[in-house]
Amino acid sequence: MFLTQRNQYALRAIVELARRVGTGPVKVSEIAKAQAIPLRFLEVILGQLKGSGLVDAKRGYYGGYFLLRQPEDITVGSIIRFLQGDPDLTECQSCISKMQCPFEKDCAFASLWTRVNEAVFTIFDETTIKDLVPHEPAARP
Amino acid sequence: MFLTQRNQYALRAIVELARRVGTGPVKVSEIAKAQAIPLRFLEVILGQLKGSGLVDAKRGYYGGYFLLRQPEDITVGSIIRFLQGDPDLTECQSCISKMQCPFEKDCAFASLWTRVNEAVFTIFDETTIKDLVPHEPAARP
DNA sequence: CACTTTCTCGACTAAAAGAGTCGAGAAATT
DNA sequence: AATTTCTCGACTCTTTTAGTCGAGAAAGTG
Repeated sequence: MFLTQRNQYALRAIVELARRVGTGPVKVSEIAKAQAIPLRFLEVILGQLKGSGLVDAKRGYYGGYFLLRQPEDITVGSIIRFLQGDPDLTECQSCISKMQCPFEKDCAFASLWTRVNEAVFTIFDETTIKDLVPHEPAARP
Repeated sequence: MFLTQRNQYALRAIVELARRVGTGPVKVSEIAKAQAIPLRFLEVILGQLKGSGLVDAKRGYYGGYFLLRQPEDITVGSIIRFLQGDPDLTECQSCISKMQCPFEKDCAFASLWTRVNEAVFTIFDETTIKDLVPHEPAARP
């Protein structure tokens, strides 16, 4: 509905890293398995995510990916904003329309799209990765 | 960001019809011109919209499209819901993921997507077509 | 009636976005 | 030296979206 499959994978990968904070670098293959993401595709996605400054990686035998911040300090909003890249300023931001909007300032929809966008990002910005990490049911004794 | 070009065209077409309520059927070509929408594409879109029960058309010399309800009785939400069609129940509704979600009930994202969706449709359902019709600046005497 | 206008219907093409794959190379570790 | 695992760019396949087109059917005109 709102995010591409790819961006959902990115989010899930970060959640998986959050689940394993404290256990050292996590291999791409482990994340892929845990989150049911195609391995080679996930490599690409994690490579991109390094550019966000939220995660980093180490190579070699004990290599893998890890978070650079605490899960509670990473908001969903910041991730999505990074993944979506800078908005292209040559196109109308309130419409989705590429090309110059034929209505400029008088576009009746501008306020609507703006409000929707704000509503969505309010939620995204309030939600941290920690909120998305499943609470393990404490193992029975 | 949220709607395809096509669905924005649909919305704009309906707004255009609302602007002209009371002046009889409006030709596709007029709508296309007023809203800068490719004519043949708009024909397709309006044809689809007839299925919603919100608009109808009449052929021939004085033909054209017209609204079946008052602009204030048509919400943006109802239009978008119609345009998006019935959700495919074979795929996970809270994720966007096609195919069955590998996490079923325990999907940490379900609540997030649901809340975002509700936030968006709350706005869409509160907004009527009347709200989107530009207020003409009263012509100077 | 013939003629014009305008919607109607389905098929069709083209372009863009999205999803996913692959091979070869470079750092860590043993 | 051998193995492991990330890294990088290019590449393919599929799906979605955008937009076009021709022929036909209803409605009005004269």
